[in-house]
Amino acid sequence: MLDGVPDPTPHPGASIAALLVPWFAGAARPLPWRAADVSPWAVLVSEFMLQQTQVARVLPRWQEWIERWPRPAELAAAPPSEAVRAWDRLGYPRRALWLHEAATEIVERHGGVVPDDLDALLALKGIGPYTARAIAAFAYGARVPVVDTNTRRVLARAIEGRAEAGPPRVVHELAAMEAQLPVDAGSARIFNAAAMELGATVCTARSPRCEACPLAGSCAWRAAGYPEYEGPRAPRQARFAGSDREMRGMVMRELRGAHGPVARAELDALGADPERLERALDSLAADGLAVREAGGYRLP
DNA sequence: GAGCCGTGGAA
DNA sequence: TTTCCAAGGCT
Repeated sequence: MLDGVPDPTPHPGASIAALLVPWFAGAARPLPWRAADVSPWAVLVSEFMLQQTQVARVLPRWQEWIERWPRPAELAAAPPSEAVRAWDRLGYPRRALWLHEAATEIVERHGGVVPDDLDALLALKGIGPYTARAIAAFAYGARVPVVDTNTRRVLARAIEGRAEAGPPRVVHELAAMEAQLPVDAGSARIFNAAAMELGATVCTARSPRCEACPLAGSCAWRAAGYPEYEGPRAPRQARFAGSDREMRGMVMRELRGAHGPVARAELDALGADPERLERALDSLAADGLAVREAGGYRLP
């Protein structure tokens, strides 16, 4: 642009942190794990629960968990079965087992303190690239890019002008977020949270509320006239009704509700196809979520 | 690296 | 009703 000549057009690809950080101050939902006095452990628990699970469903379970197990050592001292029960119906119950295992590893290898180092976090069970970065950034204030499904969509739209992010390109997306990240660590932390918040509440997958978006004036997707997504799509998930996943869920509900072993006859009484039940029990046993014993099946 | 892993809300 | 999607990670 020429000196002194204001650019009247939108700015595709323009820096978005300067817009998102102030927006977040007024628009952020008051989520309890964002409070200033929340421990890194409490942040870690929230991140496990939030994997593929909506905020509204996590809120009550998170409150219970941190009151009951306020530090890693307390969860590690409890039997895994209690973690699985307290997980209730959050889904993907392996996460409860992994969280219990991570707590044990934190006690044994890190003196009961959640590590602040990316590699140490990645070495913990159930912690992958997203969660490790989220804990480093949100619990410890590290200046690292955090990229989740919301951030991927925001970057794809605002910067690349595409409707959807498409298949993950981890290296590219981390670099893109890094390029937008404010130099100051405190602002970087807010920006990471703000990008996720925008994707969750405004720049949503289905019906984006562009009229309420702080990036509307500089959004590349909007400037291009909202072109439809052309790239490859993820394969559709298998139908849930009648699936092994559904069967696993039914079995886990029975095991959580019982306080001793559940007899095989009670599981048969669920009325499922015997082969389907057998596959579910085998896979649950392989995952460590169900233990076979003489009286039937129980939680670990 | 593709397939798999729960549950519930919204369109 | 069906389908999509949700603060991913493991094998």
